[in-house]
Amino acid sequence: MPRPRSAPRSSDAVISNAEMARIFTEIADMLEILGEVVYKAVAYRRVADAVERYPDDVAARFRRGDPPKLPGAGEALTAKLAELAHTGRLEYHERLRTQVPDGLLEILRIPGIGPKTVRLISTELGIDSIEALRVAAEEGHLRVVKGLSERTEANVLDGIARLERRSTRMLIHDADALMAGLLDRLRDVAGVRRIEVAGSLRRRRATIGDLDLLAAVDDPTAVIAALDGLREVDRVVAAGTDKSSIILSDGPRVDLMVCPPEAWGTHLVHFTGSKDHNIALRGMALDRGWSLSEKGWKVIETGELLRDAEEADVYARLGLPWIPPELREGDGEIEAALADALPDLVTHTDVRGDTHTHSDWTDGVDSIETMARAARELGHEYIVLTDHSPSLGITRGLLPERVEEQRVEIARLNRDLSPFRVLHGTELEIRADASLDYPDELLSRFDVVIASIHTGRNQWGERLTRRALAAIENPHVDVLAHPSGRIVNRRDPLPLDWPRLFEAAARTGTALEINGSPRLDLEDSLARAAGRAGARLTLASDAHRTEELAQQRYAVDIARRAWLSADQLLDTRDADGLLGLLR
DNA sequence: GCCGTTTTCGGCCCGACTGTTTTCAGTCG
Repeated sequence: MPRPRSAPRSSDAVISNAEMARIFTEIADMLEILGEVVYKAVAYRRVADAVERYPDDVAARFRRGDPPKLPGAGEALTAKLAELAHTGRLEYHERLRTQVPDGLLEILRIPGIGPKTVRLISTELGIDSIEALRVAAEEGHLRVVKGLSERTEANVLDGIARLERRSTRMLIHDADALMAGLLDRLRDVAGVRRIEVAGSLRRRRATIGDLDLLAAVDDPTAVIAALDGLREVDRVVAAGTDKSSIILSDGPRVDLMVCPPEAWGTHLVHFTGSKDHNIALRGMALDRGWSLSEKGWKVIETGELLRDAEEADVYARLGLPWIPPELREGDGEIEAALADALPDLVTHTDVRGDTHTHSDWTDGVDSIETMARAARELGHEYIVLTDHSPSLGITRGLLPERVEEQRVEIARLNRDLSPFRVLHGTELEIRADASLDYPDELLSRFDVVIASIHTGRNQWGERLTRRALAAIENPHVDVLAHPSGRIVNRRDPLPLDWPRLFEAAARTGTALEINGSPRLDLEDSLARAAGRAGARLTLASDAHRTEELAQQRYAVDIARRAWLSADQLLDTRDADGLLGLLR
């Protein structure tokens, strides 16, 4: 597969964080294939992660002479980042590329094939592409190499098939639904004392690779047999006494780990991750003379094993408070816990309303009343109805006279539904020329105005940022909705100047939305940066039908991953409190 | 390649599972 090498679009073209991270990751892959000491590759990967997560434009910071301090980037790697930032290229990377054929990097992506095997088949058989590897495996040529066998050939062919099937990471919405079904059928299996989600799904990441489950059992055989016997199982990948992995017929891999109830705490910490978080905990353990693993704490001097039945006990041994899974990304949570400075995270029960909903007046499915009654069922005190403005033609946006009719309808509903309230809002299009879709006079008569960019997404340079700023600075605009414009796995975020947007939002009081639909926008790292900058945020479902109102929970998940507390969020206020903040 | 309230050199998290290893390496999470 050819790797996209996007041409610079203009003379001031930047290199994105994602592209810098990709190049560093590729260097790490090549170093491993070349047989370099593994810690070199580890160092490149660590910095790649840090760059990818960094909430500001790393290259721009270098060019401004204000390079960010990235963990794990010492003298050599900082110099390489600087070269990339200034030229968009890296001589070291290009030199490695001449030594490692593209095809070998692709082979490395095949599950079960690591750098050692890539090196082996390359040097012994001259294989340099997935296609050549496939042919060699089919024709039985791999087994002649010492260390490979007929079994390896079958695994290679199977791995290639899986690679071709596996597209992208699953959206958390879909992972939740699959996991709920699994839990339903495993919870009541004989001998299961406790069973819980682990891994990135428990940390509530936006996208999920594998589904991880942990079960505390008296006897592991029954629950492992139950998992292997589920109707959807395509095949069993691994089956041991402590864990089992299956592949569901509709895609994802499920890893089930089992443990004795008395070691539940260390197991749950271990399998919840993240890897970086666990590494930090183990480092702290070593400082105290313990080797920490999922099994427990091994006292290094005596070999004695200490076990913990609860997660809180695990953290307590290190002098830490329990850390919410959403924060366990190795991104400052340990330091905050040590300083007793963990945030008081917003919870799902803090939510009192929903600031972004649609009805059948524009592109929604259900009537305003149906949406309102469904929201009340969910426990909300209000919704803000934000149907579209006219220039977004595809949604049948409302002309001013229809806005007036909708206001009358909402007033009638509010008499019936009281004390529940429908606030009259609009999702206002920010046009390509940065003008807004309704005149100020009309905007002033809405309860809440949320503004967003749907069209003219391909503009270069500063223009997109200026459009977003125009909305933020307008005194009638209360919220910038789905600010980055991304849709997970479908649409990339807009290249906006985030620090300027956050500064303007904080200064003007215009809130930034966290959208719980499959957009998941703002994403967690940007939402965290916005909160740090002093901006307020909202938790929106962007529901176009009643069932989608529940999507707001994913906005809450993002807010928690962004270290936000209830007082930084608008939807945690009652209706009058919300309106008071927007005056 | 990074990094240091024990260290500027010698470490760098830990264990399960798989395959073909007859005592362990590779891969993965």
